[in-house]
Amino acid sequence: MVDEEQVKSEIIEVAKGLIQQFGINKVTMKDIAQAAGKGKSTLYYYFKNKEEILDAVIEDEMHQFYSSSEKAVQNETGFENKLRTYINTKVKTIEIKLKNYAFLIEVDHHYFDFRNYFTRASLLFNDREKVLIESILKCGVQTGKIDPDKVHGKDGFEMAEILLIAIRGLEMEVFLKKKIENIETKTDMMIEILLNGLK
Amino acid sequence: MVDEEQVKSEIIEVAKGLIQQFGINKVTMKDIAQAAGKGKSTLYYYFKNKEEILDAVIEDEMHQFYSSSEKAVQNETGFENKLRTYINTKVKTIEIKLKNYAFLIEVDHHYFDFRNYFTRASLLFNDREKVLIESILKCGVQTGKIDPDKVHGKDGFEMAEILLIAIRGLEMEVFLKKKIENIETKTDMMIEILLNGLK
DNA sequence: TTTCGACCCAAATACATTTTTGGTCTAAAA
DNA sequence: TTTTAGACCAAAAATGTATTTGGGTCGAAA
Repeated sequence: MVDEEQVKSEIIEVAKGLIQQFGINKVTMKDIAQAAGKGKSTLYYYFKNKEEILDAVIEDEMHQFYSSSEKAVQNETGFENKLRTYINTKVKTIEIKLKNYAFLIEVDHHYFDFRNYFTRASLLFNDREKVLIESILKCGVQTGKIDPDKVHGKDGFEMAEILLIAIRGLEMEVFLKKKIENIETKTDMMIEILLNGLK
Repeated sequence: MVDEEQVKSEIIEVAKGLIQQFGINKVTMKDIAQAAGKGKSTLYYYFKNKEEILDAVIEDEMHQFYSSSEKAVQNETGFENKLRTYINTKVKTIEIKLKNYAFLIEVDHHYFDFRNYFTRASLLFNDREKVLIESILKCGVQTGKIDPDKVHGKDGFEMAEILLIAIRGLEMEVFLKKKIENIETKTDMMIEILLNGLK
């Protein structure tokens, strides 16, 4: 009796490594099986099909991506610090991931396209990210740094959504330019506006 | 003797129409020539090659796109109005353009991809858009609505760039979701933050 | 319960052939 | 001189066919 989850995540890791090396549409089920030291059909015991493996890899990557900023924010105290850490961690994580998949993005235009990524990001993780931003805002309200009335706008709308949209713009900037000039000055300026704007 | 610029823009318009109808990689030089009521080689009298025509079409579209918000802003008075008009016009123009090219975007994934568009947009039109935002900010400074010191950040950095980044996020949101819910409430909230944040 | 090799078939690839299309050139019309 | 069209060419794209690859199933065995 083996730990199913253990084996599954092992396969996912192996697949991830291959994808980073060779690009997502070069990797075959045979490749994954061999690299995992298993028979091809064994993979089908753990996963329904190839898509499920690939999805799991992407999901896993994105999970890591988001949880890294979540953790960083939790370890920080104070509204301003949390906000600054949130944005900075995010930018840095994107830069790292871009390096890991640099090959992919250059060569393999088709699969890993931009739209795909951002569509997926906004569909799957918007809510999760909104929760994080809300927790930061909450901290700001508790410490009296920001006005509670401004967190929940009219029509019961969430300020977190607006911040998320603005931050997606920053994300995109990093994505496109790879190395954003004076990123820290820019985040500082953004944070200053937010601090005053939400006061 | 005919007006060269006139003929050129005629050809561009014809090409644009065909592209909107059939998608950019179905349109041939013969198609364009026929639709323009001219011989194929005539096109080469006005343009160096096909790429130049296609580029001209895209340039033209983007020019329209940006000038529509520029005009709208110029016709408005007062910082707050200008800012609101700028964002709203932009969102509306994107929605319209998306409709025109809906077919393209659905079917012709390859060419009109997201990354392409945004890369091009940021390379070619960032400066132009920055100028527009700067003019809005200037108006805000003159009417005492915002603090001059905040327009030019430390290191001689421009606040306009930060706003542009945030607005690109909004653009992307419209792009991806097509119909953004409560867009006006959202822009209002964004503007409110900016008004207070830059005061 | 878990693994594997053999097997199947749809999809991708490779290759040769034909057609289309971008681009040139020359001559004639305006 | 400016502008246009038709014939022409080479390169690219489309087409058709043969071949291989790769996703997915199955039964047997560990």
